[in-house]
Amino acid sequence: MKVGLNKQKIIESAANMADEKGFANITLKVLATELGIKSPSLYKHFSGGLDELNKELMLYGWHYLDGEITKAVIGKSKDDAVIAFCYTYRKFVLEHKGLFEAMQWYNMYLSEEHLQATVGTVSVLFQVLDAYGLTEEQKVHTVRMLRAFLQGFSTIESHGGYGNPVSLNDTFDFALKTILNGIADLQGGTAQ
Amino acid sequence: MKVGLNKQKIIESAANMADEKGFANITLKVLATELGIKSPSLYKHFSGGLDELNKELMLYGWHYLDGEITKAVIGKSKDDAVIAFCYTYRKFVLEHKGLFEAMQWYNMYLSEEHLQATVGTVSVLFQVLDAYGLTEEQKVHTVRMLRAFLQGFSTIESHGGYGNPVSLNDTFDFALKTILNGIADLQGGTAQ
DNA sequence: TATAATAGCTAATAAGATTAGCTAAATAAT
DNA sequence: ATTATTTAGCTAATCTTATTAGCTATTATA
Repeated sequence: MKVGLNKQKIIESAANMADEKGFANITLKVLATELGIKSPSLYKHFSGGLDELNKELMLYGWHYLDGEITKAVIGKSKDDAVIAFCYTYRKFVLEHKGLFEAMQWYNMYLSEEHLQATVGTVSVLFQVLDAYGLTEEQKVHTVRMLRAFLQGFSTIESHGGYGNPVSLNDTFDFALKTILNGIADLQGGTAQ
Repeated sequence: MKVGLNKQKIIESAANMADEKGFANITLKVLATELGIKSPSLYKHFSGGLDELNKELMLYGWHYLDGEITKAVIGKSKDDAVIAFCYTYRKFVLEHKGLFEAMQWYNMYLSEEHLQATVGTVSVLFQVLDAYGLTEEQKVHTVRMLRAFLQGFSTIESHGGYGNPVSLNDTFDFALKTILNGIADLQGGTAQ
C-alpha cells in the first residue's frame, strides 16, 4: 500500500516533529508511524538511516533559514538590513526550536557538511556588510561576532536559559545597537 | 571485587571521556569498562541512569568553569576583569569540548536545573560589571549579551564552524573591544 | 504486454539502557 | 570478636531502537 513518500515529505515531517516533541525525541519508529509506514521502510529513502536523516534535517533547516533571511533583507541596506537579518534569525529559532537543535546538533559531528550548509546564510550576511565599506578582515570579524551572538542568544533564549524578568526584546535591541555602533566606529576612521 | 568508586570519580571519568571521544559517544557500557566494572553497576551510583549521569556532568562542568573563572578574575577590575572572564571561558571550552557539550546539552532538557547550574558563573559576571556603575537593567543586558557571544563563539569555534583563515584570536579581541566600547558609551552618559 | 525498478512489508539481529535478584565485601552494632 | 546491615559489585533477563535481509506488490518503463 504505497503511501507515496519521498525525501522532502519525510524531512518536512521530521522537522515538524522536532519542533513539536524536541529533536532528541525523534525516533525512526515514531516518525514512521506518523507517516503511516513501518520504520525499516525509511531506509528506502535514507539508506544511511537516522544519521543521514539528521544530516538532511540540518541541511533543510539551514536552507529554510537562508530563504527566510534572504526575503527579509531584500530591499534593505546597512543597519536596516542587519537588523532584519538578526530579527529573522531570532524569530526563526523561536518558531523552530527543534529544527534549530538539529541544525546545531549535527554541527557537532560533521563539520565539513555543516560548513557547506551555513555558507548560504553567512554569505547573505557578508553581502549585507558590503555596504559599510569595511576591510575584508573587519567584515570577517563582524560576521563572526554576529553569528556568535545570534546563535548564543537564540539558543539560550529558546531553552529558557535567561532567568531574569528583564525584557528579552530589550536585550536583543541593546546588543544589536552595541554591535551596530561598533561597525559605525570602524567606518569613522578609527580602524585599528 | 569492589573497585571503590563514587559519584565524583565516575563523573570525572565521564568528563575525560567526553573530552576525548565526544559527549555523544559516552555510553554506560564503555564508561563502565573504563572504570573496570559492568554497566548495571553504575546504577548503584546513579539510580537515574544515563540521564542522571548527564545531569551531574552538566553541574560538574558549570562548577568547574565557575572555579576557573573566579580564580582568573580575582584581583582584576573593569575591562581587565571582563577580559579575563571571557578568555577563561573560551579557553575552558577549547580544552573541554566534550564537557561543554554536556553543559549545553542538558540545558535542552531541564531548564530549571540548568538555571541553577549557571547561577555561579553568571553572578561572577554581575559582580565584575558592578564596577562600571551601570543601571541594573543595563547590567542584565550586558551580561546576557556577553553570555550569548561567549557561548555562540565558543561553540562554533570548538566545532570548527568558522571556515575562514582569518585569525580567531583577532576576532575574539575585536568582539570584546566592541562590547567593552559599548559599556564605555553607557557610562559616558548616553544611557538610553 | 513484459520487464525492471521502487516502496512498502515482515522477520531477524545487534546494541544499549534498564530492572531484578544474587553475593561478597565493608561497615556498624552488639 | 561476632553478628547484622548496608553497599557495591555481579549475572541474567527485558525493552527499545536501529539496522539488515529478503519478500511482494505496485508503479513505471521498454
